[in-house]
Amino acid sequence: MAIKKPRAVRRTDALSKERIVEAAIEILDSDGEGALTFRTLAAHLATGSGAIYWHVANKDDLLAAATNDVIARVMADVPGGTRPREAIRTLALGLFDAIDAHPWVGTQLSRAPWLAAIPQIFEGFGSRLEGLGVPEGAQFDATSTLVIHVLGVAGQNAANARLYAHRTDRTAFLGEIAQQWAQLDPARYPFVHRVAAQLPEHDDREQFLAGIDLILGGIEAANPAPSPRT
Amino acid sequence: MAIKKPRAVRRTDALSKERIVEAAIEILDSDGEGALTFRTLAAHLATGSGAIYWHVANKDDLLAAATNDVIARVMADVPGGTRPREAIRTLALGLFDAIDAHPWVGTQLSRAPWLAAIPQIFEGFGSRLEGLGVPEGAQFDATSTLVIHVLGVAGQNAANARLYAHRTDRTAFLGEIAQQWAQLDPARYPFVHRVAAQLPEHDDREQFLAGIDLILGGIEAANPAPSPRT
DNA sequence: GCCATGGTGGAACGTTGTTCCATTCTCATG
DNA sequence: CATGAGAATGGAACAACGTTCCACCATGGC
Repeated sequence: MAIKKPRAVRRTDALSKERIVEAAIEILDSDGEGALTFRTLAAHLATGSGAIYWHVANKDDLLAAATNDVIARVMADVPGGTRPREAIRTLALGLFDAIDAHPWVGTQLSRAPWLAAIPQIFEGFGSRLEGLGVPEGAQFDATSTLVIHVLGVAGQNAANARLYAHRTDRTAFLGEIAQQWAQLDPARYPFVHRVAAQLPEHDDREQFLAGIDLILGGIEAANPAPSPRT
Repeated sequence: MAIKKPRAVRRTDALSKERIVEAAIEILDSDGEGALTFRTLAAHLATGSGAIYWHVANKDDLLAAATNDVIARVMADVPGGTRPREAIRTLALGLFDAIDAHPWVGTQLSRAPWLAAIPQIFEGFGSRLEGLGVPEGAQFDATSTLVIHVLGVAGQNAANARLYAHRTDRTAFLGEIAQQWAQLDPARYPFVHRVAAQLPEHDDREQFLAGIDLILGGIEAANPAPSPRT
């Protein structure tokens, strides 16, 4: 004879994919990617895991939705009217800052390549390349190189964030790495030795932008702009 | 009263970190990253998981060792004597091919930034930059851009491999993506529409190399080589 | 008033990384 | 040769996770 289980009162505020994604983003932002489980999420929403699965196919689906959310906000916020080269740099920095603020987005972007967020990023860079005078045949490679740079930095940033999640001091952390690099055989790793000293004090954001500028320089060098008077 | 458990005969061939890593690489290569668990590994080595933990700290440690193994082989195999620009392209292609052959290496590289493999890659690119006439102050940024490109493509490739692990036809798979892209609003995604057609037939390896060339072009444009006669 | 259907919550399952521990082997030392 | 300490082994057990399952509830159309 089954005992009637006392049921918790039904929630008044309806569950929805939006609310679930929102809660997931909160958890990811405040407690890190490791903290998001269907149990913590259910607790946060005061429900059970089964209810969540009614709105969301699985964890990948949830993470994809959360990532798209963040990226879509960035793409909407980036001002578009400026000159093409500036627009590309602004877009790149906007993406960097968003990923820096939400490291888990970096993990997602470098894990799920055909996310709905990707064409948005592609469009953002690619459409502005025309203004730089890049011929159509060269646009695909140029755009993909820019996108790869963003995704590459995103992945590395997220991995870093995972590593010094508990530490307070970023410089000290990089100092430890630099020390490891400095202990490698100087005969075989002369360059690494020279660079190790710059490691603790270098600025990820500036280095990211320097990369974007190098790529833009390469694009312009490969596709010399048509002179304005021809 | 504890029953004496009949013990399996002790292995004759000694376990060691090298043998464990070797077995892990075999599993990763033949059955994919998802197939490597401590249980499959133990079965493959005809032992228990506890024995493996005697030689290996945890799964991250194991994966790091396996990744370093593969990368060290690549770095050793790349011929070094050629002219700097060619040497950089050769090194980049060597890395690409290795990651293409072992997609799990891509996953690792984009997840664990301060892996022992990274300084090797840094050294490989950085040391050859000198020959291109890049001044010392610009070498860090230039090298990091090249490394990021490799790691970025590595991550995306690994993610792709994860996706069409079961499928046979790569072109058909990319065709599906292209179709999704083609269904986006043409007014908002004009560039993506144009590029979607090139997606199914494009060659990842060539596009990767095109990116390397763009970056190299940018490096050279930013640091004009000293004329041989001055 | 009823009942089909959309939605909920929590127990239960299978798999994973990791820990624990009783056991066995090796080998330096008496 | 005997012995004891430490290295090494193998498998049971644990906790946590993603996911599935199912008994239950609310509500709106008949």
